[in-house]
Amino acid sequence: MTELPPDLARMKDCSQCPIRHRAVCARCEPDELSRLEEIKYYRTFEAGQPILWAGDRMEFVASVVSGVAALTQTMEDGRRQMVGLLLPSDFAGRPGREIAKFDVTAVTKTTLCCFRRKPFEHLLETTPHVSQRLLEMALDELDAAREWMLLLGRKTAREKIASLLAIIARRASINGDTRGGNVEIDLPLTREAMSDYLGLTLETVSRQISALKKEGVIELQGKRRVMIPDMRTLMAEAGDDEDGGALL
Amino acid sequence: MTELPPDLARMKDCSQCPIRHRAVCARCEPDELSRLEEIKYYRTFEAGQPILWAGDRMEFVASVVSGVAALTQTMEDGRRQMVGLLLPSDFAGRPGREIAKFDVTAVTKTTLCCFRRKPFEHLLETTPHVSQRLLEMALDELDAAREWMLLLGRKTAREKIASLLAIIARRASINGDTRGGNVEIDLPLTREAMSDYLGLTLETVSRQISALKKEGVIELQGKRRVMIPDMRTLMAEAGDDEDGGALL
DNA sequence: CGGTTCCCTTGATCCGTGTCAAAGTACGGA
DNA sequence: TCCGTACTTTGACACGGATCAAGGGAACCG
Repeated sequence: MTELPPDLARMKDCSQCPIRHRAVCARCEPDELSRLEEIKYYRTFEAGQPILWAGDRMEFVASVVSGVAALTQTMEDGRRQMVGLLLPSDFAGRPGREIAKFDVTAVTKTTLCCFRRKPFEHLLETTPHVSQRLLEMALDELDAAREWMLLLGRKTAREKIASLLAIIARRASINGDTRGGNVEIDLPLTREAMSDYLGLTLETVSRQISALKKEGVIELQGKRRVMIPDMRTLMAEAGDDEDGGALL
Repeated sequence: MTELPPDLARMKDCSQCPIRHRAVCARCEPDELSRLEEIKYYRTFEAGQPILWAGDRMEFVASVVSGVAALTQTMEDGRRQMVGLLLPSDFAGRPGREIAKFDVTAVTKTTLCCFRRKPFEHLLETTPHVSQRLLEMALDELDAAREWMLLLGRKTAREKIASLLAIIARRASINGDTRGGNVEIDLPLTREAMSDYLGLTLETVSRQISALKKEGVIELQGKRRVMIPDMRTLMAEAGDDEDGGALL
């Protein structure tokens, strides 16, 4: 339950956390940080491992330290749609909610910095800047969800793939300087996870990636490593009118 | 700019507002209410009228008093996707954002209670419970957006229509007692707006509605009025595993 | 009253993506 | 090394929804 990954065990408080818990630490006073310390613990999940099922009681909210996790929804007959992609520094869990509404799964090996939910909610009520920060993050996610809705509702398979690659390239590059030259990215997702993200089948994902490769829009180095010779052509394929937005 | 619809002109403060501005008034002290009074004004838009274009400067955030408005995104070639449906008591606009990211349009004649953005943001920073309330609302919208993503990515045309009808029935009925018997709803949306919502063409929307009618799942009284003999069969058609969620 | 406009319905056909099937590839364990 | 498993690629075909096209009905207005 309270496993400490070796490289995290030495961290004394949130301010030393590699991602600084975007959500909660940015402007915390020392006494607030120490209150965070009391209610936090780390957990690590292997790739493919479920973190939480919809309907489960939520004991914690969490900040992703490393790895990739996904929020998904599944229909009775098995149709599945990813509705959230959690990358390092993203926040998971809804304060005030007892019962999980979505499945949460580790896509790659994932480490979470968890905060016990009840005391975290109390902190939220008594520390204005935390709820303000959380509001900002929720609104960012909402923007991302809305871009995603355009993708799901109106884009072609080819545009969906190009959009996803652009999104990952944008998030993966430390700074936002992905516009010009060539970029290399590691795909943290299997073809199946990509299909869940994009509302496609994995066969269609595979076919479209092959097509983009054949036409020189991307180059594959192994199944999971992608080189993008020219970011602009990829963006053009994505069909975004602006320069891509911040789709998560 | 500061038009006062006759039936609203007599309202002295937010606490008399028909919807009580879910976002901001629930727990306001008298002096906070008076600060809200100073920065608010009403605006009314005719059906079809644009409220704001993506890229416009946002002078206000607003609460929907009456009518229906929509957030939409449009691609260069004209493909359009609705990404938000604003019903009375919903909040529009993002505090902290200068430039609108989505188009906002009045679907029916709509009255907004607007708050000048800058002073509203100041209020937000100095009044913790307002940002807490806004956080709750943002998280509700995020949940709705995620249900919507499942709809867009994985549901069939028929399921999409049934889901939309269920959503509107749920929101339209004052209390949530829509589960059992027959329900009548006014469709505030044209076929085209429905198609924008659902990621379909208007022809497909029309065909599926006709099909549901022929099979007795719904009955039409005019184009815009729908009677649902049995809410449960409709929900079954919608393909939701639970009892429908709160999809906005 | 007829004409115009807007919205809706229905039909015929086409195409993109899903479905089903089979083979290829990488990786870890015995 | 060989096998088993998980993931990916590719092919053939089917089908749902898009597209193109025509026409109906109601509201509004001269």
